[in-house]
Amino acid sequence: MLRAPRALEGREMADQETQPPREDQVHDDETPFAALPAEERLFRMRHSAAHVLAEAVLEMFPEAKYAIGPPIEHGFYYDFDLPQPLVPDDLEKLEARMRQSVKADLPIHGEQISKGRAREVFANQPYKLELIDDIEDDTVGYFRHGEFQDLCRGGHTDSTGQIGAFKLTHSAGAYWRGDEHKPMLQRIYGALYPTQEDLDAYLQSVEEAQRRDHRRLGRELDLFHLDPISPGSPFFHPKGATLYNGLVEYVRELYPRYGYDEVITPLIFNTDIFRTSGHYDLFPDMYKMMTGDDVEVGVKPMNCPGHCVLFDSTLYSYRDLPIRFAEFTRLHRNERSGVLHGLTRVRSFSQDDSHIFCTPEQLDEEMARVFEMVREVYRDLALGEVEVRIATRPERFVGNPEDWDHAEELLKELVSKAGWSYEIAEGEGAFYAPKVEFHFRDAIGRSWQLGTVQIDMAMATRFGLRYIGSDGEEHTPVMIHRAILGSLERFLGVYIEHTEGRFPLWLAPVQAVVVPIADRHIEYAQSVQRELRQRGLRVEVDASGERMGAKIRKAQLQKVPYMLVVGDREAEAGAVALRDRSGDDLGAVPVFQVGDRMVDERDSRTSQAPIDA
RNA sequence: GCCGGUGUAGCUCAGUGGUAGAGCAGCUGUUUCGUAAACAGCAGGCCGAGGGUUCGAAUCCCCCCGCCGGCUCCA
Repeated sequence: MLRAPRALEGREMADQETQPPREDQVHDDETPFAALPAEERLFRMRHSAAHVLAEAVLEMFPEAKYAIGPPIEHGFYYDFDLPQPLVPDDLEKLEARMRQSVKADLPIHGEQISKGRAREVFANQPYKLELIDDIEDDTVGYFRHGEFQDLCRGGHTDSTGQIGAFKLTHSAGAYWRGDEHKPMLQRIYGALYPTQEDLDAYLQSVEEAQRRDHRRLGRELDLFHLDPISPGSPFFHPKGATLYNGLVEYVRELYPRYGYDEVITPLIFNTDIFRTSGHYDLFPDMYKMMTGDDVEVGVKPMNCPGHCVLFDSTLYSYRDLPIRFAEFTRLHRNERSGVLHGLTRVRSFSQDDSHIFCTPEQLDEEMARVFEMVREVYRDLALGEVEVRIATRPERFVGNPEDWDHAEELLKELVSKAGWSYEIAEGEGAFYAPKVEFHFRDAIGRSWQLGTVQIDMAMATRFGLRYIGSDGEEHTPVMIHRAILGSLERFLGVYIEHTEGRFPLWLAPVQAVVVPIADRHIEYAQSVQRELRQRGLRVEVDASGERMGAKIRKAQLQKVPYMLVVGDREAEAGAVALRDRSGDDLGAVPVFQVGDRMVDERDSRTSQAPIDA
C-alpha cells in the first residue's frame, strides 16, 4: 500500500515560484506598476502576457472559446477551445501578433462589474459563463485592453508594453478544469522573464538540463534502455545493473543496524488477497489474468498484502514486535500508456520496501527510527534538496479521528525533528493513513516522489492480524509502510540527473580505466588491472589502438572517476599517472597507493559534490 | 487513457512522389603516440508495423504501435 511514485500535479508545481496575488493586492491597481516589488511585477507581467496571448488567439480564430490563463513558474499559459488543432507555425504567428500589442503599449483597464453585466459581455463564451456562475461574490473582475476583454480577478501590468521578454514554447492538450470527463482544450505555454537576458538564460538552462536527462545519459553511459516489446519496463545493461545492485547493497547493509529482516514473497497471487486488502476495485491498473482453472491471479502491484500473509503465518507475542519485513522483489503496475516516462514512471520496478508491525505503544519510537534511517540515506546519497509533504486525513477515511490526529501530529513532529521543513497536503492522505512524502526534482524541474512513510491502522484489521499482548489477549498491530529510495528505477532516474552521471566511486560502474600510452604498455596495464581487481575494484584497460588522448577523452565522457595512464616511466616505477575526472593530474602514484586511495573512497562511500555548476 | 508532435543505419540527423545520404560509433589496415578526437578504407537500412492511392511511396491517405511534450491518473 505504499503510495505509487508520483509527480506533483503540474499546476501545483507550476504555481510554486509565481505567487498568486494576495487578497490585498487583487484590486490594488492604483499602485504604479514600477513601484511594485519585483516578484509581484513578474507575476503581473506573466498574467498580462496571458491576456495578450488570448487577444492574439481570438483575433486568429474569432470563433475560439477562451477558458483560463494564469501565470505559472517560468511563464504563463492560456487554454482555448479552438476550431482546429494548433500547428507550430501558429505559435510563431501568435507570437508576432502579441508583439504588436506590446509595441502598441495599450493601457490595461480593470474594474468590477455585476454578474448580470458579465453574462452579457461573455454571452458567447461558455467557459467564462461557467466561471461566472462559480464566483460567489455579486461582482466579478473585468479587464480589457484594446479590443480584448477578459473575466479576471486581476493583477496586471498598467499596459501591454510592460510584459517583458517572452516566447511561446509549446502547445498541449489540457482538460477543462483538469477533469478528464470534461472537454479537452488546447493549452498554449509561454516562457516569460523581465528581460531578454533573463529569458535567454532560462531557455539556455532548459537546454542544459536536457543534457542531464537520464534517458539520454542512460544511453550514452550504456546503463539501460527501453524496448517497445515491453513498454515501461527497463532493460538494465551491465553498467546499469551495477548501479542498481550497488544501491540495493547499500540499503541491505543498513538493515541489520536498523533491525530489518529481508523476506521474499511471491510475485503472483490469487487476486483474493487484493480483495481482502481492499485494493482490488481501486486498482484498474493491476495486471490480472485467468488461469485454466478459472482462478483469477494477478501480479502484485505492492508488497503489503504479502507481508500481511507472512505476518499471519506465525502467532507473535508482543515481545517479538516490532517485526520489520523488508523486500526488494519486483512489482508491476499497468500504468496508463501516456504516463510512462523513462525510469521515473515505469510499469516494472522494485522498491526498498518495508512493512513494520508494532504495538501502538511502540509506534512513536519506531517512527523516530524510521526517520533516522531516511535522514541517513538521503545524507549519504547527497541527493540535494528534498521537498517534504505531509498528506493529511482525506474526506473519506477509516479509523477514528483521534488516531488520525495523533498520527498526523507525530508525523509533523518527527519531520521537524529530522530537520526538514514541510508543507501540508490537506486531505491528500490515503484513506487508511496520513503520509509523509519525500519529493526530489529532476533535471528540468519536475518533482518526483521517492520515499514515503505511512502509518496504517486499517490493513492489519482487514487481514485479521493479531499478536498476543502482555495481558494475554489478542491485539491488532499497527503497520508502518515505508520506502526510502522508493522505486529503485525512479530513484536512479532522478539520481542520474542529479549527478549528471558522475557517480561516486562506490557506485560508478567502472571505477578506473587504465590507459596504456602505446601497445607495448598493455601488458603492464593489465597487471595494474589485475592488482586493483584483486582488491575488488572495477577496473578496465583501454587496449584499443587509439591514441592516449582519445582514450582519455573516452573515459572522460564516460565519467569514469579515475584514469590511470601508464607508459615507460610508470612501468619502470610500478606506478601509474593518476588523473581524476575533474581533469586534475595527480601525478605518478604507486599502484598499491592508488588501490588504497580507491578502496578508502569506496568504503567511505564518499559522495563527491555531484554538481558543481 | 486524452490532445498535439514525432518515428530514416547502433547514436544524432539530412532527404516531400522517380536508383536511400552525412557525421559519430563499428570493423580492417597503417600509425605506437605523455593527459579531451591520428590517417585511410570497408561495412552497415523491409525508411516503426499493416493496409490503401499511384506506372512508381521514406515522401500522399487510413489504421495500429512506440517515443516526446502536456493533461488526467498514480495503491
